[in-house]
Amino acid sequence: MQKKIRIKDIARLAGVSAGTVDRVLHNRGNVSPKARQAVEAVLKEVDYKPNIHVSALSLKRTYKIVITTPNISPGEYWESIHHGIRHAKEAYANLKLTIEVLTYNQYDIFSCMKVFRQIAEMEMDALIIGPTFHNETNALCEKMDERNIPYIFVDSNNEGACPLAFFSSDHYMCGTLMAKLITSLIPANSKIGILQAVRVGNQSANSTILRKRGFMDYISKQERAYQVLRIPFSVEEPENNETYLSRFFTDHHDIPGVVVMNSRGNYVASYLDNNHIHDVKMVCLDLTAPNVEALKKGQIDFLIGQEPEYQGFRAMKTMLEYLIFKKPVNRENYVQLDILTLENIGFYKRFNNILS
Amino acid sequence: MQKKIRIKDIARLAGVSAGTVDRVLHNRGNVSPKARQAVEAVLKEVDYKPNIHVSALSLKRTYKIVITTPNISPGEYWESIHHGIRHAKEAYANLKLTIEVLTYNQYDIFSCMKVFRQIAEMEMDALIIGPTFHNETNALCEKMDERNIPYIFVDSNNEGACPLAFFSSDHYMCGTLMAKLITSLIPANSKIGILQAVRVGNQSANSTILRKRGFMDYISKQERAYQVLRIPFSVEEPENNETYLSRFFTDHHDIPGVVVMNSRGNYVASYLDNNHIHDVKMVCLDLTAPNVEALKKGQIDFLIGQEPEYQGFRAMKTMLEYLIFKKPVNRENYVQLDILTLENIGFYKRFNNILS
DNA sequence: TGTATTTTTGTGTACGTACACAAAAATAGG
DNA sequence: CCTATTTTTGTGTACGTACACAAAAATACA
Repeated sequence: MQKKIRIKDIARLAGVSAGTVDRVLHNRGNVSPKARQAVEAVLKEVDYKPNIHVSALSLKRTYKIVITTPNISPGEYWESIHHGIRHAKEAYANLKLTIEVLTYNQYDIFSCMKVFRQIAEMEMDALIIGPTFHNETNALCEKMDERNIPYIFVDSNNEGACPLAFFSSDHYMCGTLMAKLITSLIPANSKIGILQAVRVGNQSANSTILRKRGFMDYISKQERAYQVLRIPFSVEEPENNETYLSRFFTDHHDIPGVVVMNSRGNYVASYLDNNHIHDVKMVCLDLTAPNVEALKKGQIDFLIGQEPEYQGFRAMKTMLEYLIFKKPVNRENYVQLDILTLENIGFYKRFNNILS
Repeated sequence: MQKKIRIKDIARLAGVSAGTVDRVLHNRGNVSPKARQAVEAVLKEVDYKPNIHVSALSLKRTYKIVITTPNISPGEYWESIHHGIRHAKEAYANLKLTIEVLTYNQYDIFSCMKVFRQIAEMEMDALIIGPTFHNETNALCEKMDERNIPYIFVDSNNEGACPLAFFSSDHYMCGTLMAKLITSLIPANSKIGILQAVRVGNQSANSTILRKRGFMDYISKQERAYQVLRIPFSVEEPENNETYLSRFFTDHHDIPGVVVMNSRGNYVASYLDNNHIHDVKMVCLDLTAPNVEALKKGQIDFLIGQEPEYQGFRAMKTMLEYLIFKKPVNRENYVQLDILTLENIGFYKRFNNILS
């Protein structure tokens, strides 16, 4: 096992000084063709990997990164993403790094437009976006493209934009997986209730629609015929949901399984529990605090996790390494779809472990 | 947000030099009570976190760590653990670190004894053990205790030893989870085939036995009565297995589900496939290459993953941070039990991502 | 050819920590 | 009180990288 190669070693091998190697590595110019060639020849031979922690240590300039996502509520999905972002920042503690967070109301397109307009004018080195409204996001991205500011998506990709990368679960496959799980829990040829929030003013393809498509495609490919029934639900006007659910479960008192395609599964679980409706199998989404509680109580049977902390962590880490070390970036990054049950939920605290 | 506090800052606040702070931090002695008190007072006030990458950079001494596990085969469980260990080493690239790997035949107690005797005499700073034979492992650990050499277990804890820590899945809960999954796939009150390798010469509790117990406890708590049938199988004498399996599935041609409690699930899957026996649901263990292949082909329905890379990674990382930075250690560390299906297996390449 | 200007190159310092070594202070022994 | 010894303290250097600045070489122009 050979020793790690340093800038000084490259300099010696190329017959130049460390300063020249540094100039070649960072494309700072002011290098004679001869010297550049000599250094590049050595670089081709050896596997030089800069020590990124030392780099960060000696880095003089400061970076500013802006984060914009839907508003954050404690214990919910978007908080986990921000958690991951903060952890990545801590992993590069040496860096002089400023982070500015601007959130918007994901159910109010005007709130989003206002925040995005503000961001479009801000000074920054990079942007991380949790997209919700398709067109508004693309409008912001266009402005960033003009200004040559790199951006990365978390949670979903936004078709039409040119991000440096995105970190997201495969929403279509998520729907397929939910279909597989619910059909393994309920009798053949039975009814399935499906809850899928539709966002007002956002007609375009979003994660929920992709999930639904994955779900329906799986169901239709099965030999057994299931009857999929939509459960009315509104995130914007929660006061109506009690009525919606009550009406649905009265009409379909024999329904054996329910799938919730957004993170509000706990809402249905509580309704069923409060009304002493048991024996309804549930497959839900996201490890929000109330969902995890419902899983632990046995109200939810399978919960799908989308690694939000990890998404945030990787997005930030990727952005930093791109900005500072010009590290090449993978554009498409799909995270795990974790299947959680009462039995294995207790061991899922990965993020607390990784970076503590 | 306040700036990061450095040794120099502590020195200034305590009215001493950086050298004295260093001596207090590392317990190097030669500090007057007055100076020690002053420094400790400041340390109590501020939240000093040493920059571990810089520490490693300026560390003079070299460390030697010995690893012992069962032999490594490509694409199998123990290779993944070693993979994780190597990645942790790379994360501390600054460190002058020597690793020596000594493996033994996990089906041959004499091989284990021989290797462990050798290890007992070796010079080292720390030891990482993948235990198989209970008593032999404890004998080695006693010697390590005498010599004051810290050791960490991966894969399982070994009752009776005093490790610095262990990284393992909860084998009992793993069995419970497998029971939950197989019963969700097969009709009520049916037969279940269970394959569980018993290791010759190792009568004591090991992971497989714990899994079996978790499995049986879950089954017996169910309202539905399942008939659990043991499938004969021998890892040591694989030439007999064809006969064993053939006899079993002839006797029980109507069996709807099989659970494999070791990592050889693919063996049964292949047997069933070769003999055109379909409609047998399978729940198996470990993301070995052949198991993953069988899952992707649809021969296995659920595969349980035990995060072997992560176990190895964390064991090594924990040991290094303990040795060098005296970082306090959590003794009990249970990893995730990942549930894999055809649908979500494609996204499980976490380790490649984390540290690339 | 000589001087001014530009380009190229090498050297030195900072970052935060560990540790060696020298300097200073405290203590012991006569 | 003086010297020898021990204890305590401060200073300087190394680690690998980024970058500022000075030195050297090359080029331009009269």
